[in-house]
Amino acid sequence: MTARQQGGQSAGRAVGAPSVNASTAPAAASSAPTSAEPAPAPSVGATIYSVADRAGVSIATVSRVLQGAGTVSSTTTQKVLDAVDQLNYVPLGAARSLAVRHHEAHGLVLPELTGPYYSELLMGFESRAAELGQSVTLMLTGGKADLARAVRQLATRVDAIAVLGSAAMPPAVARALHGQKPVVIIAGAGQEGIESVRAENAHSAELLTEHVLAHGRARLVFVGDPDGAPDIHERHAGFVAAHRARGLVPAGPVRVPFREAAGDAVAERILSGEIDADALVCANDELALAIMSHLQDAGRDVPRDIAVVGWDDVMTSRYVRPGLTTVRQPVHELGVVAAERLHQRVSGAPPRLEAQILPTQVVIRGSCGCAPR
Amino acid sequence: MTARQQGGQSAGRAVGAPSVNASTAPAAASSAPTSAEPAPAPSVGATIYSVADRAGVSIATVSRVLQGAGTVSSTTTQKVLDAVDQLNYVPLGAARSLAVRHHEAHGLVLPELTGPYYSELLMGFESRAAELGQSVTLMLTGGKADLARAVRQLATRVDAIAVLGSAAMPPAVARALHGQKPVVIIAGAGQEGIESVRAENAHSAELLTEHVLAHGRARLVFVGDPDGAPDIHERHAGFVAAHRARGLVPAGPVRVPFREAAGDAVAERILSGEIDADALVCANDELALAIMSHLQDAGRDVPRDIAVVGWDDVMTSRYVRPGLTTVRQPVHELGVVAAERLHQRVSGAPPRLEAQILPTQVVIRGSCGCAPR
DNA sequence: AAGGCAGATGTAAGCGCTTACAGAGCCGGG
DNA sequence: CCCGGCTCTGTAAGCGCTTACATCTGCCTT
Repeated sequence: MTARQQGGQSAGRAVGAPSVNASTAPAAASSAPTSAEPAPAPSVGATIYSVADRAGVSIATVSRVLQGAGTVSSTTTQKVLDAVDQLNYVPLGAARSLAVRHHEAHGLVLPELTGPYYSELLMGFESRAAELGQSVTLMLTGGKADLARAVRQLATRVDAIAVLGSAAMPPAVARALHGQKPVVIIAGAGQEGIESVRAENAHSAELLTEHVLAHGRARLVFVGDPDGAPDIHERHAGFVAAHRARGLVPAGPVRVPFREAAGDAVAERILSGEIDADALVCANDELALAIMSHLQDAGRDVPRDIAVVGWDDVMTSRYVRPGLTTVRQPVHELGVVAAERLHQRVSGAPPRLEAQILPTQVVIRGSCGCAPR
Repeated sequence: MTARQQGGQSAGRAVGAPSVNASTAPAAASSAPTSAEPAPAPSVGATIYSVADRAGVSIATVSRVLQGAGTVSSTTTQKVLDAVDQLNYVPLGAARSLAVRHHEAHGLVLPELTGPYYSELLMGFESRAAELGQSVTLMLTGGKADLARAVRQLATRVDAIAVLGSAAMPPAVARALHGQKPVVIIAGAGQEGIESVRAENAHSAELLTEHVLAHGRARLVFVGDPDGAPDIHERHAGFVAAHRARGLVPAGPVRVPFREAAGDAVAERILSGEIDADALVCANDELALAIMSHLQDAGRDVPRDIAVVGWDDVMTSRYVRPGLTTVRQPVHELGVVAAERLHQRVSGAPPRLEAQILPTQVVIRGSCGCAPR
């Protein structure tokens, strides 16, 4: 036994040292009064050394058994496995990470988690990451004071990072990270050299706008801030393009954040006549729903008096009357692709030069003026 | 320089070794053709050794500067800081974890992430965990084949684990984990000795049911499976209690899972007359909304023909007409408390013996029969 | 009968950090 | 002038794993 092993076994251990040479008597090393059940010994802090000891083999063999690598005889394998669950051994991930020089974890940075968009993205990301054997460490930027610090801290524990919306990540941090760890930006402006994946926006927005125009509406208004996020910017561009294609000049956008509260305010401005429109093309469903609901409460008829369309196809959009016409994004897929790319990058693949763009789909319901199905 | 350092510095390094004794010339050690910008050297894999080298100090000093521990003169501190960002050094979390013997991470296991419930819980959890300096590693059980394996794998990389709904975690795994790492169960049956935190159910359910009864409804039906989850079980118990208090005997529950699809089926059974009810007390809002919407489409008037109430107060419940009467849970708080407890447990606090129960609140809107405000 | 080889296991050298402990200067008081 | 006690920095011993390499059996070839 080397000095190293001794250190690992006895010296410096504060917790009740697991039976060093007990044969197989379970629940014998327990010092905490946990009742006398025939459960495995609660040997908190069992290490590969204690397992090896108990099984009467070297730590290398234990490792081989646990990793399924190398050749180990079946009798030895069994001895090790027995020792493992007698001691209720849980390996220390950090030690493995250090040795293999991989965290085997991906980081995901999201602004927050309200609404189905982020959740679905996260689900897609997690599921693919899990398939690839990577755990996912989540960070929400909302309400975080020192974002840069938080991201740097995250970088410390993962192999690669996906960030939703470039706005969430200060450019400086992004640059620092980039080059150190693979980074992919989801639905954000691809910064110089940073890989990105997003959903198609401009074309669907054009289609959607065209559809509304085809209903004979003439005073469309775009609700949302094109400069707030690249996604919105593109949607607005599509909105404009659809007008141009008909030789029309669209009114300027009503710049508001896309949260519920903003919707109420916009509705008031419509009711007061400040905003004159017979159709609203909203930056997302949340906004569209809030406006529509508020307008209806005030006695306006949607779509007769005013049409309203959104973006995202959240659950609520199916339930309201009339159903909200909107655009469905492959959100889950976005998460999957991000996780996939991260993994490839970690495995040595070079960054993709052009952004990866996933298709979207216009979903027609009643709020645009179409007859309810 | 010790043999160890040599190993760390040159031997065994596959990546282009960062300038070992370059003075301050940035971008000089670059071997990859990354264009000639005056950016920090893209020294992927800088370690505490390279930083120490560059700064002309020992690794201990670098560590001290970075951890803010011990006393370091300001000139030295500055040298180290300079080296850090010249090399764009990102510490390796695993190495720190190994040395300090803490992962500084909490695990959270959720079944999935649909609907606002889980998201909000997660947000609460993440925010508190972040405040406490812990990262959060998320695992979704949905669709995972070998759950036990996945959980064990998670246990490998975190200090403590919170699990939502005991059903998500096989009892055997729970028991194995428990005793190794602190575990808290959120909104689930507290298994023997495992700490748990949840929202109040029975009493609010009784209040809610009583409210519906007070509207003069007589044929209430509980929709949802009381045996599906402890939460639902308690809500059903409250439902029964309210009846008993009036000397009534409630009809048996309509046992269905609480997803959207089940709602449509239930609605059909109501329309066909198979289920006879003048009020529905649903296990959650999702179910209630699906049923209400389906019934309305078929021409039924809610609440006149039939009242519907739910549970959770999801966003949609505010937007539908009539607004859904429901019960609001302190979901965010649940997450916060779980993170908090985990951290205390990691810091040595003993497990709480009794479950921690957070209060809920009945939210009256129109679907129960009350006049819309 | 000797050599060779494959299978099973052990040995030991790291992985990149933290931190107890040990110096090295330097100052002021005796 | 010496010494105790600062302040600042370096030395080195781990933390618990993985894995290249060495070793040791047998058994098969020739």
